[in-house]
Amino acid sequence: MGTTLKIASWNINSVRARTPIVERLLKEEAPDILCLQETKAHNDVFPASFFREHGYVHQQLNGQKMHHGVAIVSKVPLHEPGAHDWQDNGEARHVGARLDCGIRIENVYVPAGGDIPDRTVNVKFGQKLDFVERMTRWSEKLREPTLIVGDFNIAPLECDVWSHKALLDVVSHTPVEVDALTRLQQAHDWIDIGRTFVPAPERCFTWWSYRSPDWTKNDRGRRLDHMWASPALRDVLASHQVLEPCRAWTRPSDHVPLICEIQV
Amino acid sequence: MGTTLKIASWNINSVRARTPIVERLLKEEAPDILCLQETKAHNDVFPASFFREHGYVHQQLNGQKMHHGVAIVSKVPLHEPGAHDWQDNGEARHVGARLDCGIRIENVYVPAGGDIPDRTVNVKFGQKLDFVERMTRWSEKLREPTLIVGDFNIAPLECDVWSHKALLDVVSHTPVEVDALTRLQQAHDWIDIGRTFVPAPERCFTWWSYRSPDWTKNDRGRRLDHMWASPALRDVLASHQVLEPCRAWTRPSDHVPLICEIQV
DNA sequence: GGAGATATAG
DNA sequence: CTATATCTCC
Repeated sequence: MGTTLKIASWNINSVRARTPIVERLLKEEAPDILCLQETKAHNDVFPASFFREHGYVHQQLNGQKMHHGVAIVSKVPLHEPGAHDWQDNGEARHVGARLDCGIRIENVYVPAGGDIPDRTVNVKFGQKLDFVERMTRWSEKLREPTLIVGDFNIAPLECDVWSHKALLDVVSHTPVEVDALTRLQQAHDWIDIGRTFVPAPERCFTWWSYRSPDWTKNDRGRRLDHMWASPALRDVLASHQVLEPCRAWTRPSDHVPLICEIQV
Repeated sequence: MGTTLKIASWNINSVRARTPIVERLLKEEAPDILCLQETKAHNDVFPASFFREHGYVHQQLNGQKMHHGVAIVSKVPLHEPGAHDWQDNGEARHVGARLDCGIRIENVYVPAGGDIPDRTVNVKFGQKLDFVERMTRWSEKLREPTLIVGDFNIAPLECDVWSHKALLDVVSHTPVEVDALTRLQQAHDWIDIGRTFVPAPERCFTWWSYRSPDWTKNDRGRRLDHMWASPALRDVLASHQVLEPCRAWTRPSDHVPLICEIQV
């Protein structure tokens, strides 16, 4: 008889500023593993004891001072931790670990890519595409059953944004980004868990900008956060949720958590 | 038969950040007039309607963008408002007004004076002494019954600080500052209302630094805030309080309010 | 809109 | 320690 492992992923937009809502998620959902992106905290100031007190005694941190930063906190053991710096630029955008069951969890925060979708005038856009390309190279060589989760900062499908037309030239949904993400997906034949449980063209958003106070009314969301699984894990995928209500919590992140369950 | 006028003075250390405790003071003490120092708010962003809704419809503001800033808010009319810029440097450190009874209220925020008590290496210290000197010149010419209140940033008596010895070389209690303040007091024969009701050497502090979290235990306070009256007002001074408990309120100012009552 | 860093002031 | 302003980033 197998057990169910509950895995959450959340771009928290500063873990220190949001311990109240993190605590609420832990109490209400009690995931076994929580993958955080945009922790904005150097490992020295990461609220390790806060998570420890809630039972998340296993922690893999890859933080930096001001920006980015990722972390895995877990009730179950984490082995063979490793953080890739695919672009060798010192940015803390990945951390991974292996679970007892042999599955690897990879937690990634893809660069946002700046405002202008043109690599010639906006180096950040080029760096984003390069980052995805390097993930693709890494992905091709993967041989282990893997779950990769995080903020990919790309909404690939037309139904992954509130208006495909309006966002065709907006960073996160441009064809060149979507192509790059598609190549990444094909490199390991990754299963898009979200769209397995919420088939296109059904509405599915994970992010709403802070800049529109009436985000609920306009619902100008995007699906920027993802959970992907190795093909070998197809049969153990048990459930998937997008916790949209979290966007309305007090002092929210602009992203909401994703949760999936696997049978191990 | 006369009425009693209740006048409060408080260095609030940002009026916007502290509306909760200001509201609490207004509810618990209901002064007729409240003089604020360190409002840290340009007049455009001063919470005028907040005070208006609590009955303080008469307001004289002298604010600036980031630092300093003073204000008088009152339930009773304020006439002939005037703000002195004694040093002609654009700093908002004074505002005054006349009451119906003819008494003038002068609300002042004396410069803190920096860290080093030496005018040759610390211009701010020189500016502080100069400020008090210019107040002295102004004071000499006063002919009207006046109440001057505010944060004078000087603790004149030995018993006005937790340790006279320890603070002899600390800005706020150095002999040169005390001398300057003494000259200011003599220039109009000002009555120190605080020490009229709490005679020296009784303990009387109005400020405790934020920098010691255990301020209650150490009690390293200083009497930096004052209420002074013209000699002509001697017989109308009815009461005086230092509201020490306010230092323990939620998100406190480092200063506590002073309240006095006069029979008019 | 909201976060962190930095600088400045107390 | 506790504020505000400015800047950068998302």
